[in-house]
Amino acid sequence: MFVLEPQSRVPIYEQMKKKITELVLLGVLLPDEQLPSVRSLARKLGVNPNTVQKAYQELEHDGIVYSMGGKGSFISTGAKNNAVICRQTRTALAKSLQEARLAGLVREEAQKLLDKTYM
Amino acid sequence: MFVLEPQSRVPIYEQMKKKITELVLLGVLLPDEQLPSVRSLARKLGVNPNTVQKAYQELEHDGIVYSMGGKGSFISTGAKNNAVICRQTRTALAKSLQEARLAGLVREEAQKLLDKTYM
DNA sequence: TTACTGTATTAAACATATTAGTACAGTACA
DNA sequence: TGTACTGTACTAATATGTTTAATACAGTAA
Repeated sequence: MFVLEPQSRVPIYEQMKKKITELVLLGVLLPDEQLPSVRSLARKLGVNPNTVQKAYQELEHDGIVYSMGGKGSFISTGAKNNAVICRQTRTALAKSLQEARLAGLVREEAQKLLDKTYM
Repeated sequence: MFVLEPQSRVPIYEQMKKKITELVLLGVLLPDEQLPSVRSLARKLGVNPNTVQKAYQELEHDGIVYSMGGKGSFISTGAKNNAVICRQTRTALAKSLQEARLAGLVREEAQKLLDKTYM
């Protein structure tokens, strides 16, 4: 499904949240599609079930995932056009642009990066 | 000089590195200007001297600061056009653009943010 | 000499993430 | 009904990294 970086400074559950979100945005995971169970994904990734549960719960809080006790966890209907994600990435981009400008990146360079991204 | 967020998840010494770097980029701290001593800054910010020392040492490693035993710590000559900072911010911007596009941000919106940044 | 400066080191305290183990209730299916 | 799944909850132990605390040493400057 995806790979983790255990030695990274970002927590495992955060990495999982990000990976799953990316799979949703890429259209790999579709609405109402069932995710691996907490225990099976934990076994597969070699982590503790509690860690997976934490990731799933936070994703549920963000509206990316919904869980049904006894049945499983699934991708939310509007996950791909999620308001939280949109706001977060937009804010992050604005901040990144500000920092880049502050660091001396000229407009032409920034424009080049944008063009390259949307080519 | 600047304010810290003790409850933040990013370490204090990382916050200090970022703040000092920003002051350099803004031209508030100039080349060869002396920084507060490890002990005085620690007292002022209410943190441990070791924490300040760690920040200074990493800034020295990145070429933003140079230290002279017994004299003090100072801003490096080429700190404002630092290669490390330039590379880091450029990479961060590229990544941020990719994520924003993946999250569904259309080119026009990204362009607006860029224009707003460089207006 | 005195009072600064940076640097180094060790140990303790603290916060957080992660693991381990257990338990309970709901669902699906034979 | 029984079995094996599912999510959820909880406590305790462990690991890791940050921060603090307390020293110590050497160089600088008045």
